[in-house]
Order: sequence, then structure tokens, then C-alpha cells
Amino acid sequence: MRTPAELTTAFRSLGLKVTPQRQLLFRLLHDNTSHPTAEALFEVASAQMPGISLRTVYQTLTDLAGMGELQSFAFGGGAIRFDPNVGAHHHQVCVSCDEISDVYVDGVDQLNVSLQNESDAHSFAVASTDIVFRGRCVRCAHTV
Amino acid sequence: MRTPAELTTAFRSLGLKVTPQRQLLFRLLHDNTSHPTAEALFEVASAQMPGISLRTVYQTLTDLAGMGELQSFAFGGGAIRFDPNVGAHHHQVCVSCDEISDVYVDGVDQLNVSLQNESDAHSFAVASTDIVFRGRCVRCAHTV
DNA sequence: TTGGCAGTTCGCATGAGATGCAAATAAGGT
DNA sequence: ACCTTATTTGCATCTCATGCGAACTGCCAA
Repeated sequence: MRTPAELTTAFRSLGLKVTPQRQLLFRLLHDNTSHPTAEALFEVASAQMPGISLRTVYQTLTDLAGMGELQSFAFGGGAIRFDPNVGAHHHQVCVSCDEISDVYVDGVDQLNVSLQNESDAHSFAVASTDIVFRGRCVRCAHTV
Repeated sequence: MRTPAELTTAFRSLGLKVTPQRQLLFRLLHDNTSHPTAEALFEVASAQMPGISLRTVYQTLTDLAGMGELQSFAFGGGAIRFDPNVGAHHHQVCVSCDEISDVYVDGVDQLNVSLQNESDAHSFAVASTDIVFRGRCVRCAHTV
């Protein structure tokens, strides 16, 4: 995701308005590596701007995702997670505490994919590949 | 997932009862490669057994998943998908029609994972790896 | 600086997916 | 056949997310 200043320009040039609510969310999301849910972001935003609406948080997240500034993922945990890191990366999810970390993976292009019906193997046009590693993070590995 | 006959034995030996509803679901799930949602399965089951409850479908799916006879996945599309294929495999999802296919992937163990903070790289104990390829299936590639 | 159009915010209603609960029912060992 | 215990079912409830409209405000234009 771009910086709050860059997003301000980008929003204006699209005819979108830059409100205090949006500026706050720009700041809260920039360099945020916690993969927050909409509700989690709403909690943090509310602390700094009492009265901000959950509806507005959803609205802005949707806008940012639509502009390609955010990625969203449905891990098993119910709510959708948002990620301002839109570069090529994958995820590591702790099955114990649900912590999500970005990971960088080499060798994705070397994966050899096959179907049971081999003839169909090359008929699927892959646009993107998402890899999720599930396991236990350092903290949770200790406290089993 | 094991065969309906094997599941019948397995359920009884766990003190669980084998009802007509469960037998129907065993049959509908066995060798099912459509990755159905609970609702989808309920529709099919209702056709053969009018009056069966959606609640019962959820219940049985949860039981089977708990026994390791089913895997469940949250793809982006809202509802959870169930998969009677519990072997090592991954998935291919059509972004256009939401069709999901099982795929077999070679080279997963050769993936080289790194974090931004390299020192943490080996501290995560990976228990499983899920790979999702997103793109267009044969049918949808034609009809863009 | 001010006016006003168009995009926003916010709260409430609504919808989808999933689970809790309790009464009625049925499986299956004895 | 009987009786204990698991199951089914329908309804209520919960979470996550989005639709909608009235009130509001950013920001361009005059």
C-alpha cells in the first residue's frame, strides 16, 4: 500500500474525497503487518476517533482493495484479513494463536502441477498462486 | 473418506449411531469431487430424502471432519467447502465460475521460505502447506 | 470567500453462513 | 421388546458483511 500522502493524491485524482476518517485508516494501515480484520481495525480507529463507524471502515477497506492497495484473504478464522503488502508473498498462520506472518517463497515457479486426468493438466490458466503454511509460531511452540 | 460401509463400522465403534440421514450423506460424499458447501449438499440430500434438516447436514459434516474423514476449506466465496479427499493434494479455483479441482503438486518440499527478519525463518514449525492456484478453467477461458 | 454538487459517513435493517439449545424421536445393545 | 443414549429437527441466536437513505462535508468553481 502506498503512503498516506500518495493515497491522498490518488483518491483525489479518482474523484474520491479525502476525509479525516480515511486519513486515519491510511495511517493505521500503512506498514501494518498484523493482517487485521475490519473489526480489529475499527477498534484501533475508535480509540483515536471516537464515533467513527464500522460501516465506514468496511467502506474504506473495500475501496482500497478495489484500487489494489490492499489484498484480502479468507483464512479459516471467520473474518476476512486485510494486508497492505501487495507484493508477491505468501503466509504463515499459527494454528494456535491465529497470528499471520508474511513469508517470501522461492521455487513457486518450479512447482509441478498435475491432475488425476493428465490431459486437463495444462488447460487451467493460473493467474496467481497462494500458499499458506500452517503450524505453530515460536511462542506457541513453547507453551504447548 | 472411507466407503459408506467402512464408515458405518467406524461410527458404531465410536458409539455413534448410523441413521438413514447419515447413510445418505456418506453416499453423497463418497468419491464426491465437487467440493460442496453444506447448503449444496443439503439441496442434493433433500431431493432424495425430503424433510432432512440442514442442521443435520452441518452436524454430520462436522462429525466427519472431526474424525478426519473430510477436509474443510475457506476459499473466498463465503461458505466453507468440504472435500472427502484427505490425501496430500492442493486446489485449483476458477475465479469466474468458482469451480474447484484437486491438483497434485510436486516440489512442495523444495520451496524455500524466508521472512523479512531472517533470524525468525526457522522458528515456525510448519505442520501443513496449502496451495491454491487461482485462474480460469477451460470453459471460462473461452467465454471471457 | 462562499455556494453548491457529489461523494461520504453513519446507523439501522437485512442477508448469508453457521452454531446453540431443547423437545421429540430413533438406533441398537441387552 | 425395552430402555438408555445418541440424533434429528426447528427455532433462536451469533458473527461477519452489505444495502439503503438521511444528514453531512470535502473540495471545486465562481
